[in-house]
Amino acid sequence: MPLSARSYFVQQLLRWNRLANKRHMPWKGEKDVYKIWLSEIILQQTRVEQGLSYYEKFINDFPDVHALANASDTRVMKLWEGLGYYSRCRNLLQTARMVQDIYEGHFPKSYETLLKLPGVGPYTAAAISSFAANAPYAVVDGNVIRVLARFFGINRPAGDAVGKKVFDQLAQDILPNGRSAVYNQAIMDFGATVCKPAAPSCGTCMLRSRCYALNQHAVSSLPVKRIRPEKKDRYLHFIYIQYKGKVCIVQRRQKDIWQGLYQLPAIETSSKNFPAHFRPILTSQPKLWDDTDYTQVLTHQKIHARFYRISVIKKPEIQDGLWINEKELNEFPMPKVLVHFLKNIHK
DNA sequence: AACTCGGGGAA
DNA sequence: TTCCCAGAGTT
Repeated sequence: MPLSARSYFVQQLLRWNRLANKRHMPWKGEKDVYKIWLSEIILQQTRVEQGLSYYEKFINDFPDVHALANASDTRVMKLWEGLGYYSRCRNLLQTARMVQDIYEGHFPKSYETLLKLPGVGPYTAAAISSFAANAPYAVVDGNVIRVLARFFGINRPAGDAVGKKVFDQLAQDILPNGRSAVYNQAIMDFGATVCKPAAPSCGTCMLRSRCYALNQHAVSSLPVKRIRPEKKDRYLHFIYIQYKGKVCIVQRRQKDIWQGLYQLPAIETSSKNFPAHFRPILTSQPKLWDDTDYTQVLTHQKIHARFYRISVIKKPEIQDGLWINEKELNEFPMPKVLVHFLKNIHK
């Protein structure tokens, strides 16, 4: 009886993993659920190379869930600064405190329990439960979608509900019995190092003989990509307000980008024009700091930032304003664009 | 179902 | 520039 495509896929993938997978990462083979969870949260929508140093910092500063749960919001957010998607960090802290209070410090390992934790969705619950307990749940991340779409010829976007179900079902169907931990790791390593988004190594791929995309010349068209909404331009004007050697910062609380981070007081305009006034923050007019236009491109927005300065004799009333010493500025977590600005002016 | 949430590296 | 990354939460 001929080997089915699915059996061939799993067999060859595991063979590749055994013979040719050279990828090693500090959390690979880790059995401490806390550390597995930490690595998975950090790596959501984040490249391994980018998350690596953050993982090391977190493990070093917070070696167990208690250390993390008892740390201050600002300290944890400061450590997360620059990694982006800050709701991950807020949920990280919330989960650590939940685990300490509700589970007495014992991190859950079961898929269903993990799913209830804030910041843990289907992918992360499958990853943690399989890595920590070899539970039979297939991970479906960007790597898996790409590998399955190409090898099996899934000509359907994974973004919508139907597509998601198709990929979930297929991934779960082919998950080899009793080897979910090794297999889940293997398919993601394979996607990251062989079946890459651009310029995959098809020439030497151990699955090439039965790969749909390679044989149908569809490698570059699979997986089917979703259309991205247009980026919106936003114009932010930050003011460096000095009063008696102190400077004012505010925390972003609104439901918007960078929630929870700190920044210099700012006003937003709808065009790149110089704002007519800086009310309600200031009644007098600050001066432009320099001609530098700091831009930062996010997934859905393009941020245009300008910086202004003013030194005041009378302390202005600024909503939720924190007046701190200039040397303390680097103790507060801030958006990257402000970190860049502050680094520039202090040298 | 569609939108929103960062930042960086590579093509 | 554009794409995509060990996705999840909200509307």
